[in-house]
Amino acid sequence: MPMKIATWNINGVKARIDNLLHWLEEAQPDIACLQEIKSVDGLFPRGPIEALGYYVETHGQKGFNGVAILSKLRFDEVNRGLSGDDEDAQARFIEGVFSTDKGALRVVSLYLPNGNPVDTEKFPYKLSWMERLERWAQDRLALEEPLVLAGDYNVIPEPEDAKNPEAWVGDALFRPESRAAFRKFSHLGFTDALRATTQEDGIYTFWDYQAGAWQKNNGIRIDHLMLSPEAADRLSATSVAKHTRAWEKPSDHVPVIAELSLGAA
DNA sequence: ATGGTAGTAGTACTA
Repeated sequence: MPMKIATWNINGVKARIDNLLHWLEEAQPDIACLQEIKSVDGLFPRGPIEALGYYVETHGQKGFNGVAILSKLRFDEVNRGLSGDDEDAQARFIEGVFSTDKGALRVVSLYLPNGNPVDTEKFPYKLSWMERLERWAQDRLALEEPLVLAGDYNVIPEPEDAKNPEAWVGDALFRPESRAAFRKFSHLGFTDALRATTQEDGIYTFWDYQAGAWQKNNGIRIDHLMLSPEAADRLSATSVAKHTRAWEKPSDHVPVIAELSLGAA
């Protein structure tokens, strides 16, 4: 049975716990990467998630940001925080290492900075964070292991990844600098899991709460699973759990799932 | 339509 690895920006784990539990039972991901948990580690509602058979590792902070990895596989190793800037206190990165029947598997849950407004320090912070991630990823590629960089990248890679691309011109999610930085992962050898399995347009992972964006299908694709060559070799399928956006009290993002031909150790 | 909606934590902030 393939291993299901998912990413979902849940926009507040406390407000979303019922939806999260429902989706875990329904989708049965082996590893689920969460972003925007908006919780400190001590207040993360781990009990009901552990009751479903998941190990839980979090990297949270008060009020906003925060990432987590839920896994049916035991964690061999956990690393919190992205290297390259000791002054950066924002909780946006957690890495888990697991044992599979094919050896080590590394999975990162990342929440890339939004970067708006672009005329503030937020935009250079986004670009420098992307450079740090690229340096980190380049180091990891030398291991020649299956590695999945899963998360909310806050980048619309191509015009085809937005219902109304013209509305995003100038936005930090669609600025040429952001898109170029995202392309560097492809140049390094990473594969966009969704694009590797479909050329279909109109696949989105985020619809704003405002202005009836969901009802108008005014979405964008900004949640991505980027696969190292060793992970891409084993990619068998991807899917987007679009139906969760229509649930009561939805996140503004939906889960994206990649299936890899890997088994438990 | 320089608004609109939502989460966290308890009044701005982030997106």
